[in-house]
Amino acid sequence: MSITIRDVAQAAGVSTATVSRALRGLPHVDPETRERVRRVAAELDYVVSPSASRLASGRTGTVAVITPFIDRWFFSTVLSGISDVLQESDVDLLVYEVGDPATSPGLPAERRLRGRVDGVIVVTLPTDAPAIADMLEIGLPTSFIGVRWPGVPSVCIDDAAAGRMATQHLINLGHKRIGIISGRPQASTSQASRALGYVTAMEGAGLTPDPSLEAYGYFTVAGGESAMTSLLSQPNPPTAVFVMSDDMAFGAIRALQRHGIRPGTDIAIASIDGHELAELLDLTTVGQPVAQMGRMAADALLGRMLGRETTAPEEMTVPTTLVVRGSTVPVDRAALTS
Amino acid sequence: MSITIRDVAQAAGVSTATVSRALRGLPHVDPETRERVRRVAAELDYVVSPSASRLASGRTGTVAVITPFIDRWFFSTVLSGISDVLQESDVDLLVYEVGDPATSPGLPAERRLRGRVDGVIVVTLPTDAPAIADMLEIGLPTSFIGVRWPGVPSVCIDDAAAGRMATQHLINLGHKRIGIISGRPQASTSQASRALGYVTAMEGAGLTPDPSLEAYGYFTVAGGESAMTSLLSQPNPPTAVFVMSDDMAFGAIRALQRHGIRPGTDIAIASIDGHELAELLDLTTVGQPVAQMGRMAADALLGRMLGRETTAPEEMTVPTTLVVRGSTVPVDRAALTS
DNA sequence: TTGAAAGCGCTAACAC
DNA sequence: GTGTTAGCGCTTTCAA
Repeated sequence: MSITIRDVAQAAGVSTATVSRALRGLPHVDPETRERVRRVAAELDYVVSPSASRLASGRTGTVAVITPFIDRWFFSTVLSGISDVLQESDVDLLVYEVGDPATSPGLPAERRLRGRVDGVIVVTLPTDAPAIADMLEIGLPTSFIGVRWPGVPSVCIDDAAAGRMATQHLINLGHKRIGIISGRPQASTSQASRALGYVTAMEGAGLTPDPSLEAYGYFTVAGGESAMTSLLSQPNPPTAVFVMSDDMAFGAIRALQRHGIRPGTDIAIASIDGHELAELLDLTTVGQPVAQMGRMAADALLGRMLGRETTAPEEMTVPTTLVVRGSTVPVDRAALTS
Repeated sequence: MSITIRDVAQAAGVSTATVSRALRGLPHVDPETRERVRRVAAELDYVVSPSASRLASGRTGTVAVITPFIDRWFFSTVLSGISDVLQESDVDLLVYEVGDPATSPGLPAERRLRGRVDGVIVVTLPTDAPAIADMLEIGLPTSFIGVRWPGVPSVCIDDAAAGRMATQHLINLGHKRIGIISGRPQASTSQASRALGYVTAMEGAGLTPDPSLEAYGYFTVAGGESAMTSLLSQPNPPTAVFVMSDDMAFGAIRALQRHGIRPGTDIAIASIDGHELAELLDLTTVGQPVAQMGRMAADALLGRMLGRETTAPEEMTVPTTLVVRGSTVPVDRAALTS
């Protein structure tokens, strides 16, 4: 039915082995033969059967990305970075969207991965996910984004530093009652580190974090909005809030708007992410190079897969940058304007 | 090395054929035998080799999504919807990010798809893409989102109606000088329809679209910003603008802010999309059910793949809804406030 | 209901 | 440099 390597071999007057070698660019093929095989293959519009090739070689030329979400800025941006790199190397990208690990069953059974891909990239799942261990057990080359795991290459930002940077910025502006909007009570390591950065900065300035000034936004816009709303209902609301993600900060800003409170002028907001639309909303944020993180993880994985990378697994840390915008203005100036 | 169907067969005291039948739930297997095979397979932690299964059966259990971008709201939302449906049916999702069709080479050669997937979903590529025809030629079940193609199931909004709705809304508000921010000069069908809707609404109200009030935003925030900026530099700028996408509208709003012009109050903006953050930016927009469009396309494709769907290829049209927000206020009220 | 056996189309030793 | 050949692990007739 469809045209196979045998047809090409026959038409070119060589064996299938030679066709295979010629087409894959392997050495030990007469240049002339190679050329002829190529021409014949093109004429016949021959395409290797991936299934057959995989079965025979044991390689799939495919990488799976396991991510909680596809349709959120951070994740889609990471995915896009990964896609860039894989495409260059002609590796296929399989996406498994596993949902919020806090509420969903979790990773696709490692059984699903076995034999299907040559490598896996895992994007920010909570370290405690037992499924991660399962997955690593099948011995597939793996690379993490946003999570550290012994023996596995990973790319992260310095979450503690990012949290500290944002909080310190608020402190430098003169704020003392600084609230915090976290993700969820049951923290991931990344979230815990951001919280630690907040505490460190506060204590370094001689300030004591007020537990009543912490709220949870579950990393969503809606969550950030209700978190901010609850902070505003405190008897003594904060004058500034460190928010762990831009999406939640967007929600927080909306809450402020709804209450007729001007972000920056009345209550300062600083967060982490560097979301595309942060500039639009005039949000001060600690930017992370998200697409690049995806690219780096993919590069590291390809290295592992191809057996280059003679070095030990790397824990890569990418730099973050504080981008100051209108959501944080000095209290003095705020006082003047208000 | 890894455990195969033969190991299971041996351990269960049956042939490999029976194991295959039993495990796949095929009929003509004694319930007792099936149970035994299942138990043994589980004990041995057996997983079928996808490559072998594919080679033997000719089915891949995989669907490819071809999309210009992953990291933009519309596309990641569509992807997520698709992923939902595929996951339910245990079908793998392969993603090909092909880049802006206007500037990039285009579709992955159909050669890349052949034998690799059982079906393809194509997301909003310009109809003229010659590669589309190539792709269809290999006879893979296909389903389109945002594009119509004869004989292929597709899910679209009524672009003309959406453009008309947004423009009519501006007209109803009392605007007469209504500008338009389009995608690009070389229009896709979808873009052309939106433009048609704009023109129809204008003419229906006895207004003549002013060519100097059209600008191109290339469907990006930055593009929308510069398009709006150029409209503002007109000797006689518009009092309202119909923008073809929310992203561009965001940029337009930023341009207004930069010029000290209040969206809604000074210049009205209405667009199409229903972006997650439109509410935040108080943007009036004609919402489309994006995730659902992805789900519908995936459903239609699965139907085709499984050979159900006895009906003719369907052209599905999903409804849009105008969501009125602060970026469009009646001119009277605008006059009062300004 | 079950088994035997012939492939699916390719890769990779190994021999020449 | 090229050909021969033995699988890769499964599915699927066809018989039994």
